[in-house]
Amino acid sequence: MQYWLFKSEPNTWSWDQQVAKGNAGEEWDGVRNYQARNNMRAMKIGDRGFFYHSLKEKAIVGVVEVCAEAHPDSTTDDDRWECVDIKAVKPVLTPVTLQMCKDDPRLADMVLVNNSRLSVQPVTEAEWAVVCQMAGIDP
DNA sequence: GCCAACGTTGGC
DNA sequence: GCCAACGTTGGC
Repeated sequence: MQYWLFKSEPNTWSWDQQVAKGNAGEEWDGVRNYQARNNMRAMKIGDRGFFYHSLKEKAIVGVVEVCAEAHPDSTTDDDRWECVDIKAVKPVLTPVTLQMCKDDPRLADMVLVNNSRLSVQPVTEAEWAVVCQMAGIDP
């Protein structure tokens, strides 16, 4: 089991929209970055991820689960781009902001802290546990 | 709204 | 294959 972080602008695709899709889940489409795509290719069904809102909120707001492995992105004919499907698992009790991550030395190496532009990021098991603790949820 | 950082593109 | 130019992203 591996852990990830999915970043989205809330006015493009928000946590609420993700929740509304229920267990059917939704394609994480529109990614046009090789690093992010490679991360998605590495995902397995059942992997967990954080759902992060960029821009104004800059906070982790929920937990998602991979429910379909990488497949061609339906929003493009370019076969270089693939995406996975994810479904909402549960919201956080306390949103974990970017600032909180930056302030915690245990998260100093987190990709979110060091390369906030990457839209699909790996999260280590240790980082997962720390963030879940801050969020007030079970890992 | 600005600007820095990063990734991609295309000319050579 | 290198590198300059450009576009996009996202924090501030």
